[in-house]
Amino acid sequence: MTPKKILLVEDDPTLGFVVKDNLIQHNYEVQLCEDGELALEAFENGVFELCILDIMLPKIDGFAVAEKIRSKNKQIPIIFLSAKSLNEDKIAGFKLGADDYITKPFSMEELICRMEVFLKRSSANADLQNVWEIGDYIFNNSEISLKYKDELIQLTRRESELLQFLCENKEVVTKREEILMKLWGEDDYFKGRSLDVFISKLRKYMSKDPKVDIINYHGVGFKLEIS
Amino acid sequence: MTPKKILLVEDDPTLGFVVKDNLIQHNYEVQLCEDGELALEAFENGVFELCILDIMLPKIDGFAVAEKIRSKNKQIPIIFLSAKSLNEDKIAGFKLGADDYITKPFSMEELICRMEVFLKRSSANADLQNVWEIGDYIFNNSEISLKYKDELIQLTRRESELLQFLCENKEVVTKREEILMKLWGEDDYFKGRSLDVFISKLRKYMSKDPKVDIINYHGVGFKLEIS
DNA sequence: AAAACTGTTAATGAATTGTTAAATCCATTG
DNA sequence: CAATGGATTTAACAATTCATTAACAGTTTT
Repeated sequence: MTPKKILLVEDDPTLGFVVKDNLIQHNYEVQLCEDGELALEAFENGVFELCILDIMLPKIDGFAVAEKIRSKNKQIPIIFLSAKSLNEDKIAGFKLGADDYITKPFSMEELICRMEVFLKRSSANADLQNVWEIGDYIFNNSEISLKYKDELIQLTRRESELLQFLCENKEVVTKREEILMKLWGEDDYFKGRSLDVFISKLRKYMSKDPKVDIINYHGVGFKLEIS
Repeated sequence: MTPKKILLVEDDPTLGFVVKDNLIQHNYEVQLCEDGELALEAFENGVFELCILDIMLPKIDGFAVAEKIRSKNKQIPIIFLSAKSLNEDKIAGFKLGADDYITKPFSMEELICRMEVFLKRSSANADLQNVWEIGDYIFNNSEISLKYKDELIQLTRRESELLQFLCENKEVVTKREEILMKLWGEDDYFKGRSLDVFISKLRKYMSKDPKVDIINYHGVGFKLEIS
């Protein structure tokens, strides 16, 4: 996975360095700018996925930077950092389209959590969970296996892919078409029949726990239900 | 503009009342629940645009509620309230898909600002609504279901498609021809009769709430009316 | 009053799905 | 390079579901 590019604007060199370093540790790519002017220049000349702005900056303050950035890009998440915890500031920030606001001192953990919230939604970023609890079964998609109590069922590639997809959409009706396009790359009669065959197999594997059900919605798709 | 519905879950009656009242002042519609169980029930039986969850709740805690809500709805913004400012809590919350986190005590201004950030973006991409309130019924077009109080009616594909179309044109007369072309792809005598059959079925399903009516305009089309 | 349109129920039959087995594909090995 | 064996796809057939058609009654328009 390629690291996400972050624009960090912080005039305090010590804090700037600490945050930058920390983010790099967490596999982000960081461009640190010392003032608002440099920040805007950097924004023009790079592709970033998220901005972290200190409010108190020399030359152009954080709010003004945010306003400029927003005018160029309505989507990019902006997080403000500030020593002030004044309400007026917070409000002004949000009005300009800031997405979050963290008061100093803050922990890196907190910052990263907040960043992840936005990054998760901005890119349809499927962070890959690969072990699932399905009723009394444990499905491990990296080992391609399904466990029931002591019993181990070795799945095949397709079986595992399909079960993964159903788990990602647990308790939700997933359209046949969607499954087919995602796993088979095309939606025709035969791929559809193949899907039915695999559904049938998964049902058989998971028949030991009556709480688990793959329900068909006629003409629409399937739902993995755990009652 | 119709007020946005907020699900507020707070066990402290005083705080709950204050927040609810304040939000109503700001033209929100608020359903206040005292515990996690009631909250999940309410979520199943209503259409909300944003959730505010206290973390410390009797019966089911806020995180568990969030997890359930997320499994049903990947989009809806969730804001946590908490007296604790412990880091572990924050992290756990964000991981479950919370969108924001406010520590008590907080100002209503701040809460509302944060709410607006999320509501603004969600309304920006509200192209595909698929849960509708139809009088006392809840129609869920992705689950292909119609709920009336505790009762669940499983719809068929066509029934669901038609009801979706009527919902999109609620309170407006939709021409037969338009429905037929959109759903059947052609407008002939038999497709028309088919449409009438489905209208009849939908009327029967929704006969329990006298406020809901599908009205025929002779020679023209139908209107879904909620009085 | 006739013609056209709509409401409703039931029957019919086409489409979809469940399941098992056979055919095909494909990577690996002797 | 042929043989093997496992995995996936296709085939075949049974079972099910639901959209359509039919039939008839009621309503509105001309």
